[in-house]
Amino acid sequence: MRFEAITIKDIAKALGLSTSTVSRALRDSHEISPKTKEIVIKYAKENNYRPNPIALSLKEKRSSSIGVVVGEIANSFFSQAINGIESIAHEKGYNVIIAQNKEQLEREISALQFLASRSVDGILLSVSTQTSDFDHIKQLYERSMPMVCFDCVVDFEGIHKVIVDNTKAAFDGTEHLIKKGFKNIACVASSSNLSITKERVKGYIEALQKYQLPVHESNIQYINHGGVILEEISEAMQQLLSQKNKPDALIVCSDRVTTNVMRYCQENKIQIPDQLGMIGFSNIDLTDLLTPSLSVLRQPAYEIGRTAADLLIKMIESKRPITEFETVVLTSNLIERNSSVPKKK
Amino acid sequence: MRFEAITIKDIAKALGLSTSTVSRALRDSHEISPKTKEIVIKYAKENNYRPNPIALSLKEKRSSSIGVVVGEIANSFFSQAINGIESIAHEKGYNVIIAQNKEQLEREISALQFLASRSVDGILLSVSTQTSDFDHIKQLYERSMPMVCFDCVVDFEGIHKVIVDNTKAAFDGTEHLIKKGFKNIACVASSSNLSITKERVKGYIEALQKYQLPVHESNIQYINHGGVILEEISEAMQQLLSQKNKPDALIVCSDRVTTNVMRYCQENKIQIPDQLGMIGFSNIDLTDLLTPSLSVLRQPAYEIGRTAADLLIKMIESKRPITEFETVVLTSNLIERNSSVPKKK
DNA sequence: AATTTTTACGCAAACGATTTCGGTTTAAAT
DNA sequence: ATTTAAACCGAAATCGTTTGCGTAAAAATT
Repeated sequence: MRFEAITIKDIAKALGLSTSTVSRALRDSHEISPKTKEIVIKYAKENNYRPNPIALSLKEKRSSSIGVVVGEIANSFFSQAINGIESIAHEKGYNVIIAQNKEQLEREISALQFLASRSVDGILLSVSTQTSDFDHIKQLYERSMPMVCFDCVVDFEGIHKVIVDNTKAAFDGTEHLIKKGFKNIACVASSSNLSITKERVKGYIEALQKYQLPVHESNIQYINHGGVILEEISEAMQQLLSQKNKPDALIVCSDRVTTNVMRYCQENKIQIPDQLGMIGFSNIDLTDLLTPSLSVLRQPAYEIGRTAADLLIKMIESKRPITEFETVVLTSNLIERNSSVPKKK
Repeated sequence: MRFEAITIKDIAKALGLSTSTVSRALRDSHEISPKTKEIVIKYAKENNYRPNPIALSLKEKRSSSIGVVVGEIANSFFSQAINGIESIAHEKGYNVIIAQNKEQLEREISALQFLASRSVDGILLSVSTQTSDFDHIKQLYERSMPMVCFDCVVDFEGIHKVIVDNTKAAFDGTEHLIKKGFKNIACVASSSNLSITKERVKGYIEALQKYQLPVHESNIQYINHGGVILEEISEAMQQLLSQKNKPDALIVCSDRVTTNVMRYCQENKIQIPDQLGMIGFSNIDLTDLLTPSLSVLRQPAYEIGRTAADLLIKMIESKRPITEFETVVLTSNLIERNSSVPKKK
């Protein structure tokens, strides 16, 4: 690849033809004689000729690559989503360039700039938990960079979005706990400025209301700094459990928070599900093995990735400008296990 | 980005200058007067000019991107490694293009071809579990594509490699079990053709020998088809446990196999660690929460990624051809938890 | 005042491929 | 015998940028 890098010029020179003839022969143009074609193709094959994609990109003004911006690659949900993205991209001949925002606004801005300046043909984006101002995204988008948001989406219109029905998922999870006999259900959620947080908390509240259970503000805790630090979780949990009217169950509305809540419970010897019922959003592939096995709301991450990539590539390859914007809503999966089912009753 | 895409030509036309002057002004060349520079830079900034990286790539014959080929992105070890790769790449101004081999030789070949034909500046590769013939890699490499192997490496010389000391890791794990009082330790390993498998089994055997324990071939099981199918695991486990001289402990030498062995034990009500002590290679971030918490040999995936990326970029940017090839060996971490410590003794 | 040097800029080629526009044969049709 | 139409191929422009070389004007030196 590096040194050899045979070009059309080399072929032309070697065969005593012009570059245009060689190019046409390789593209099987009708205005090249079969004989010439044969010679050219044979020579090209023997010398392992491959067209330089960069030269093509320059000419065609497209790079056949798409950028993906996620919080962290090393996060089950995102790596599963990237898996889906890659599968579609691979199918359609695109490559995937990844960038992380590390859940920070500045990193998100620089990641987007980086991708845009690398001339990707489009961008798939899940905004960071710190992002509440969408100017940088709007700017890029208005300069007609094809974009599709997934999971953590922006709150303005006119852009394709792929999400899960967070409200329904949280509703289902809460309803599930109610049906299993829990009466006083608390909720631990992610950053309060995230749309997915708002939606999930909404679903939680709606379920309580449907079953005429009281909604206590003090039963809702927001984890605003990502939940990576165990302390943040401890504080929230202590807040919840120190109430006179202790909750008997918990719905955790964030992937990363869920496992740390589990850690907190284990450290503090809180019996699940007897002392505290539990269901949480999680995409980790090991929750079935926990004791008790964890009931989860699992997002179809792979499918989300595939859908988003598909929409994006359609957008990129569309002849006329897109005027209608889809919001694809996938449903998450309630996997009932032991953490939400009291043993003695 | 798409429509606007202001170029040097546009600036030149607008300002009544030549493209060369504009280019030089923007690169702060000494042969452009301060006045002209100022005008050009001001105009460029106002109109948000960004050099077209594709045009640059064509000219400079480099794309400032590196390719990564791994088995599956949605695998803790690999996503952590990619995280490390991305961190270095980002630092040095490269972007990361990912491709998966899905643990299949053909997919590996096509992934490499794809990346090479996309003219990445270099490739980071962890070969698939199915790969035992390295011709496709050699070919690419001999055409002087800079490459660094990590984790699952090729078995020929003359290429940078970043690995963990698998033999020592397995030795340590086995020794740990021995020291905890286990006498008859079995080993479940990945594909027998993988170098990491061979090394790990070697470490296992060496540890047994050091403590003068007998080595039974029947105590070593190879999982040759990836271990994704639970059946494959069941069969191996049954094979081990149906022996008259049942093993009392197990070292699992593959990330993906470990969790499935745990599943098997849970399903078959095998008490860990009392009936069967256990330690396994794993990079999943939840093994501490299992019951019993799982003792693991954890690979420094993030560091592996960083080291490999660093070596690759040094290789890419090196003026003279590389003649000395490093094999960086990192050490894996033995994390002692409950699965390898018998309760009653 | 004449010469040299410096400064500041433009022209054009190059990177690798495609494609438009012609041009020259040769064959077919009139 | 003349016109027409295929068939085949080449020159040159194009994409956006950099850079070697040339040159005019200005400045510095004699």
